[in-house]
Amino acid sequence: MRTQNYSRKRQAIYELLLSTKEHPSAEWIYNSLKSEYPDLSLGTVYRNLKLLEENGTVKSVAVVDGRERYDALMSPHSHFVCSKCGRVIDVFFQNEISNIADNLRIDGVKEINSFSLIYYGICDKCFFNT
Amino acid sequence: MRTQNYSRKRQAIYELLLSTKEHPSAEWIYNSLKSEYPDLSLGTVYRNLKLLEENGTVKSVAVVDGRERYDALMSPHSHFVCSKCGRVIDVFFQNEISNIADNLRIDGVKEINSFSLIYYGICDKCFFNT
DNA sequence: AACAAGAAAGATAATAATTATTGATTTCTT
DNA sequence: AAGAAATCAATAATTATTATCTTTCTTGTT
Repeated sequence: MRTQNYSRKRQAIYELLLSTKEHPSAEWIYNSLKSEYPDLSLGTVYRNLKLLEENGTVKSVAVVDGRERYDALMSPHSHFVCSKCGRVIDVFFQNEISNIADNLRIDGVKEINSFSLIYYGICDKCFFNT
Repeated sequence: MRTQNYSRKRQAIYELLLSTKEHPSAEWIYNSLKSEYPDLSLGTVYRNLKLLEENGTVKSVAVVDGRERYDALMSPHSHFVCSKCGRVIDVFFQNEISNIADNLRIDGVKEINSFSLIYYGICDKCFFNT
Protein backbone atom coordinates (compact mmCIF):
# COMPACT_ATOMS: atom_id res chain seq x y z
CA MET A 1 0.00 0.00 0.00
CA ARG A 2 1.52 3.23 -1.14
CA THR A 3 1.00 6.40 0.77
CA GLN A 4 1.68 9.80 -0.56
CA ASN A 5 4.54 11.58 1.07
CA TYR A 6 4.47 15.17 2.06
CA SER A 7 5.72 17.62 -0.53
CA ARG A 8 6.38 21.27 0.12
CA LYS A 9 5.86 22.20 -3.51
CA ARG A 10 2.60 20.31 -3.75
CA GLN A 11 1.30 22.09 -0.71
CA ALA A 12 2.31 25.44 -2.16
CA ILE A 13 0.53 24.64 -5.42
CA TYR A 14 -2.60 23.60 -3.59
CA GLU A 15 -2.59 26.63 -1.30
CA LEU A 16 -2.10 28.95 -4.22
CA LEU A 17 -5.07 27.34 -5.96
CA LEU A 18 -7.12 27.69 -2.80
CA SER A 19 -6.28 31.35 -2.40
CA THR A 20 -7.07 32.55 -5.89
CA LYS A 21 -10.13 32.93 -8.07
CA GLU A 22 -8.08 33.01 -11.24
CA HIS A 23 -8.72 29.37 -12.13
CA PRO A 24 -5.14 29.32 -13.29
CA SER A 25 -3.27 27.20 -15.77
CA ALA A 26 -0.20 25.14 -14.94
CA GLU A 27 2.02 27.84 -16.33
CA TRP A 28 0.35 30.61 -14.34
CA ILE A 29 0.92 28.63 -11.17
CA TYR A 30 4.51 27.99 -12.17
CA ASN A 31 5.17 31.67 -12.75
CA SER A 32 3.45 32.69 -9.55
CA LEU A 33 5.49 30.33 -7.39
CA LYS A 34 8.79 30.78 -9.16
CA SER A 35 9.94 33.68 -6.99
CA GLU A 36 9.28 31.88 -3.74
CA TYR A 37 10.51 28.52 -5.05
CA PRO A 38 13.24 29.33 -7.54
CA ASP A 39 14.00 25.68 -8.15
CA LEU A 40 10.43 24.82 -9.04
CA SER A 41 10.01 23.25 -12.43
CA LEU A 42 7.02 23.27 -14.73
CA GLY A 43 6.99 19.49 -14.78
CA THR A 44 6.48 19.46 -11.03
CA VAL A 45 3.46 21.71 -11.41
CA TYR A 46 1.96 19.46 -14.05
CA ARG A 47 2.68 16.33 -12.05
CA ASN A 48 1.17 17.67 -8.86
CA LEU A 49 -1.89 19.12 -10.54
CA LYS A 50 -2.54 15.69 -11.98
CA LEU A 51 -1.97 14.08 -8.59
CA LEU A 52 -4.28 16.53 -6.86
CA GLU A 53 -6.89 16.00 -9.53
CA GLU A 54 -6.73 12.22 -9.12
CA ASN A 55 -7.00 12.72 -5.35
CA GLY A 56 -10.15 14.69 -5.86
CA THR A 57 -8.48 17.66 -4.21
CA VAL A 58 -8.71 19.96 -7.20
CA LYS A 59 -10.61 19.98 -10.45
CA SER A 60 -9.93 20.92 -14.02
CA VAL A 61 -12.84 23.21 -14.76
CA ALA A 62 -12.18 24.28 -18.34
CA VAL A 63 -9.72 24.29 -21.19
CA VAL A 64 -9.13 27.83 -22.41
CA ASP A 65 -6.94 28.40 -25.46
CA GLY A 66 -5.65 24.89 -25.18
CA ARG A 67 -4.61 25.30 -21.57
CA GLU A 68 -6.19 23.33 -18.74
CA ARG A 69 -7.57 25.58 -15.99
CA TYR A 70 -7.79 24.41 -12.38
CA ASP A 71 -9.89 25.19 -9.35
CA ALA A 72 -9.50 24.12 -5.72
CA LEU A 73 -13.04 25.12 -4.86
CA MET A 74 -14.78 21.78 -4.84
CA SER A 75 -18.32 22.79 -3.95
CA PRO A 76 -20.53 22.18 -6.99
CA HIS A 77 -20.59 25.21 -9.21
CA SER A 78 -20.29 26.17 -12.85
CA HIS A 79 -18.07 28.57 -14.74
CA PHE A 80 -18.20 31.41 -17.17
CA VAL A 81 -15.42 31.79 -19.71
CA CYS A 82 -14.87 35.12 -21.43
CA SER A 83 -14.48 34.52 -25.14
CA LYS A 84 -12.15 37.50 -25.45
CA CYS A 85 -9.71 37.37 -22.55
CA GLY A 86 -10.26 33.80 -21.41
CA ARG A 87 -11.03 34.80 -17.84
CA VAL A 88 -12.86 32.14 -15.84
CA ILE A 89 -15.51 33.26 -13.35
CA ASP A 90 -17.40 31.15 -10.82
CA VAL A 91 -21.13 30.71 -11.29
CA PHE A 92 -22.88 29.62 -8.13
CA PHE A 93 -26.11 28.55 -9.62
CA GLN A 94 -26.36 24.94 -10.37
CA ASN A 95 -29.02 23.31 -8.22
CA GLU A 96 -31.64 23.32 -10.92
CA ILE A 97 -29.27 21.71 -13.34
CA SER A 98 -28.20 19.16 -10.76
CA ASN A 99 -31.82 18.19 -10.29
CA ILE A 100 -32.27 17.86 -14.01
CA ALA A 101 -29.16 15.72 -14.30
CA ASP A 102 -30.32 13.48 -11.48
CA ASN A 103 -33.56 12.64 -13.22
CA LEU A 104 -32.24 12.48 -16.73
CA ARG A 105 -32.54 9.25 -18.69
CA ILE A 106 -30.44 9.10 -21.83
CA ASP A 107 -30.55 6.35 -24.40
CA GLY A 108 -27.28 4.41 -24.28
CA VAL A 109 -26.23 5.87 -20.96
CA LYS A 110 -26.06 3.74 -17.83
CA GLU A 111 -25.22 6.35 -15.24
CA ILE A 112 -24.39 10.01 -14.99
CA ASN A 113 -21.75 10.82 -12.42
CA SER A 114 -21.10 14.48 -13.00
CA PHE A 115 -21.52 17.26 -15.45
CA SER A 116 -19.73 20.35 -16.55
CA LEU A 117 -21.57 23.50 -17.45
CA ILE A 118 -19.61 26.34 -19.01
CA TYR A 119 -21.12 29.63 -20.07
CA TYR A 120 -19.42 31.64 -22.80
CA GLY A 121 -19.69 35.33 -23.45
CA ILE A 122 -18.06 38.67 -22.71
CA CYS A 123 -16.89 39.78 -19.29
CA ASP A 124 -17.31 43.29 -17.93
CA LYS A 125 -13.72 44.32 -18.46
CA CYS A 126 -13.59 43.22 -22.08
CA PHE A 127 -16.94 44.82 -22.81
CA PHE A 128 -15.81 48.22 -21.57
CA ASN A 129 -12.36 47.98 -23.09
CA THR A 130 -13.18 47.93 -26.76
CA MET B 1 -12.47 39.75 -51.31
CA ARG B 2 -11.99 36.07 -50.81
CA THR B 3 -14.60 33.53 -51.77
CA GLN B 4 -14.56 29.92 -50.83
CA ASN B 5 -14.11 27.49 -53.66
CA TYR B 6 -15.80 24.18 -53.93
CA SER B 7 -13.83 21.34 -52.46
CA ARG B 8 -14.65 17.70 -52.84
CA LYS B 9 -12.76 16.78 -49.71
CA ARG B 10 -14.46 19.40 -47.63
CA GLN B 11 -17.84 18.19 -48.81
CA ALA B 12 -16.91 14.61 -47.97
CA ILE B 13 -15.82 15.65 -44.49
CA TYR B 14 -19.03 17.52 -43.91
CA GLU B 15 -21.24 14.75 -45.24
CA LEU B 16 -19.48 12.21 -43.12
CA LEU B 17 -20.05 14.38 -40.07
CA LEU B 18 -23.70 14.76 -41.00
CA SER B 19 -24.21 11.05 -41.45
CA THR B 20 -22.69 9.84 -38.21
CA LYS B 21 -23.51 10.10 -34.54
CA GLU B 22 -19.95 9.31 -33.53
CA HIS B 23 -19.00 12.92 -32.85
CA PRO B 24 -15.66 12.03 -34.38
CA SER B 25 -12.20 13.44 -34.02
CA ALA B 26 -10.11 14.72 -36.90
CA GLU B 27 -8.21 11.48 -37.01
CA TRP B 28 -11.35 9.34 -37.05
CA ILE B 29 -12.61 11.31 -40.02
CA TYR B 30 -9.27 10.97 -41.72
CA ASN B 31 -9.24 7.20 -41.29
CA SER B 32 -12.84 6.86 -42.39
CA LEU B 33 -12.28 8.75 -45.62
CA LYS B 34 -8.88 7.36 -46.42
CA SER B 35 -10.17 4.42 -48.44
CA GLU B 36 -12.40 6.53 -50.64
CA TYR B 37 -9.89 9.39 -50.90
CA PRO B 38 -6.48 7.74 -50.75
CA ASP B 39 -4.66 11.01 -51.22
CA LEU B 40 -6.42 12.72 -48.33
CA SER B 41 -4.09 14.17 -45.75
CA LEU B 42 -4.65 14.76 -42.08
CA GLY B 43 -3.80 18.42 -42.44
CA THR B 44 -6.68 18.82 -44.87
CA VAL B 45 -9.08 17.35 -42.36
CA TYR B 46 -7.88 19.73 -39.66
CA ARG B 47 -7.95 22.70 -42.01
CA ASN B 48 -11.48 21.99 -43.19
CA LEU B 49 -12.87 21.25 -39.75
CA LYS B 50 -11.59 24.63 -38.67
CA LEU B 51 -13.09 26.29 -41.73
CA LEU B 52 -16.44 24.61 -41.22
CA GLU B 53 -16.39 25.58 -37.58
CA GLU B 54 -15.69 29.23 -38.42
CA ASN B 55 -18.52 29.06 -40.96
CA GLY B 56 -20.86 27.91 -38.28
CA THR B 57 -21.45 24.71 -40.24
CA VAL B 58 -20.13 22.35 -37.61
CA LYS B 59 -19.32 22.58 -33.94
CA SER B 60 -16.67 21.27 -31.62
CA VAL B 61 -18.75 19.69 -28.90
CA ALA B 62 -16.15 18.25 -26.55
CA VAL B 63 -12.51 17.43 -26.03
CA VAL B 64 -12.08 13.77 -25.14
CA ASP B 65 -8.62 12.46 -24.26
CA GLY B 66 -7.09 15.56 -25.69
CA ARG B 67 -8.86 15.19 -29.03
CA GLU B 68 -11.41 17.68 -30.29
CA ARG B 69 -14.72 16.04 -31.20
CA TYR B 70 -17.03 17.47 -33.85
CA ASP B 71 -20.72 17.45 -34.63
CA ALA B 72 -22.61 18.63 -37.69
CA LEU B 73 -25.93 18.60 -35.87
CA MET B 74 -26.40 22.26 -35.10
CA SER B 75 -29.74 22.23 -33.30
CA PRO B 76 -29.15 23.14 -29.66
CA HIS B 77 -28.40 20.06 -27.63
CA SER B 78 -26.00 18.77 -25.02
CA HIS B 79 -23.70 15.76 -24.86
CA PHE B 80 -22.83 12.87 -22.67
CA VAL B 81 -19.24 11.63 -22.58
CA CYS B 82 -18.47 8.14 -21.34
CA SER B 83 -15.58 8.33 -18.90
CA LYS B 84 -14.40 4.89 -19.91
CA CYS B 85 -14.55 4.66 -23.69
CA GLY B 86 -14.88 8.33 -24.54
CA ARG B 87 -18.03 7.83 -26.56
CA VAL B 88 -20.07 10.98 -27.10
CA ILE B 89 -23.87 10.72 -27.08
CA ASP B 90 -26.41 13.41 -27.93
CA VAL B 91 -28.65 14.68 -25.15
CA PHE B 92 -31.76 16.38 -26.44
CA PHE B 93 -32.82 18.08 -23.30
CA GLN B 94 -31.66 21.59 -22.94
CA ASN B 95 -34.61 23.96 -22.91
CA GLU B 96 -34.67 24.33 -19.15
CA ILE B 97 -31.00 25.16 -19.09
CA SER B 98 -31.37 27.61 -21.94
CA ASN B 99 -34.04 29.40 -19.96
CA ILE B 100 -31.81 29.51 -16.93
CA ALA B 101 -28.92 30.86 -18.97
CA ASP B 102 -31.11 33.54 -20.49
CA ASN B 103 -32.07 34.93 -17.11
CA LEU B 104 -28.75 34.46 -15.39
CA ARG B 105 -26.93 37.47 -13.98
CA ILE B 106 -23.32 36.85 -13.03
CA ASP B 107 -21.05 39.27 -11.27
CA GLY B 108 -18.34 40.44 -13.64
CA VAL B 109 -20.13 39.11 -16.72
CA LYS B 110 -21.60 41.42 -19.33
CA GLU B 111 -23.30 38.98 -21.62
CA ILE B 112 -23.74 35.25 -22.08
CA ASN B 113 -23.75 34.11 -25.69
CA SER B 114 -23.74 30.38 -25.39
CA PHE B 115 -23.07 27.53 -23.06
CA SER B 116 -21.80 24.00 -23.15
CA LEU B 117 -23.25 21.29 -20.98
CA ILE B 118 -21.46 17.97 -20.86
CA TYR B 119 -22.57 15.03 -18.75
CA TYR B 120 -20.00 12.47 -17.66
CA GLY B 121 -20.62 8.89 -16.62
CA ILE B 122 -20.69 5.34 -17.92
CA CYS B 123 -22.36 4.25 -21.13
CA ASP B 124 -24.36 1.06 -21.47
CA LYS B 125 -21.68 -0.82 -23.36
CA CYS B 126 -18.94 -0.06 -20.86
CA PHE B 127 -21.20 -0.88 -17.94
CA PHE B 128 -21.98 -4.35 -19.26
CA ASN B 129 -18.45 -5.06 -20.42
CA THR B 130 -16.62 -5.16 -17.11
C1' DA C 1 -11.59 25.19 -74.89
C1' DA C 2 -7.71 27.60 -73.06
C1' DC C 3 -6.18 31.03 -69.43
C1' DA C 4 -5.17 33.27 -65.40
C1' DA C 5 -5.95 34.19 -60.43
C1' DG C 6 -6.93 32.60 -56.37
C1' DA C 7 -8.22 28.67 -53.33
C1' DA C 8 -7.33 24.00 -51.76
C1' DA C 9 -4.42 20.09 -51.48
C1' DG C 10 -0.48 17.00 -49.98
C1' DA C 11 3.74 16.68 -47.76
C1' DT C 12 6.46 18.08 -44.39
C1' DA C 13 8.21 20.91 -40.81
C1' DA C 14 7.11 23.48 -36.76
C1' DT C 15 4.45 24.57 -32.28
C1' DA C 16 2.92 23.97 -27.96
C1' DA C 17 0.98 21.63 -24.20
C1' DT C 18 1.60 17.77 -21.63
C1' DT C 19 3.83 13.34 -20.15
C1' DA C 20 7.65 10.15 -19.30
C1' DT C 21 12.36 9.28 -17.76
C1' DT C 22 16.22 9.53 -14.86
C1' DG C 23 19.52 10.37 -11.42
C1' DA C 24 19.89 13.29 -7.38
C1' DT C 25 17.57 14.94 -3.18
C1' DT C 26 14.12 15.09 0.45
C1' DT C 27 10.86 13.02 3.47
C1' DC C 28 9.14 9.19 6.07
C1' DT C 29 9.51 5.12 9.00
C1' DT C 30 11.66 2.62 12.35
C1' DA D 1 20.48 8.14 12.36
C1' DA D 2 19.81 4.85 8.39
C1' DG D 3 17.45 2.65 4.94
C1' DA D 4 13.31 2.88 2.06
C1' DA D 5 10.19 5.39 -0.51
C1' DA D 6 8.57 9.47 -2.65
C1' DT D 7 9.71 13.82 -4.79
C1' DC D 8 12.36 16.86 -7.46
C1' DA D 9 14.50 19.33 -11.57
C1' DA D 10 16.13 18.78 -15.89
C1' DT D 11 15.57 16.91 -20.00
C1' DA D 12 13.78 14.14 -23.60
C1' DA D 13 9.73 12.34 -25.76
C1' DT D 14 4.80 12.44 -27.17
C1' DT D 15 0.92 14.03 -29.29
C1' DA D 16 -2.49 16.91 -31.22
C1' DT D 17 -2.70 20.68 -33.96
C1' DT D 18 -1.02 24.46 -37.02
C1' DA D 19 1.96 26.67 -40.45
C1' DT D 20 4.62 26.54 -44.71
C1' DC D 21 5.54 25.61 -49.30
C1' DT D 22 4.89 23.83 -53.74
C1' DT D 23 1.60 21.70 -56.73
C1' DT D 24 -3.05 20.92 -58.21
C1' DC D 25 -8.04 22.35 -58.59
C1' DT D 26 -11.92 25.67 -59.24
C1' DT D 27 -13.87 29.13 -61.36
C1' DG D 28 -14.84 33.21 -63.98
C1' DT D 29 -13.38 35.19 -68.40
C1' DT D 30 -11.83 35.37 -72.83
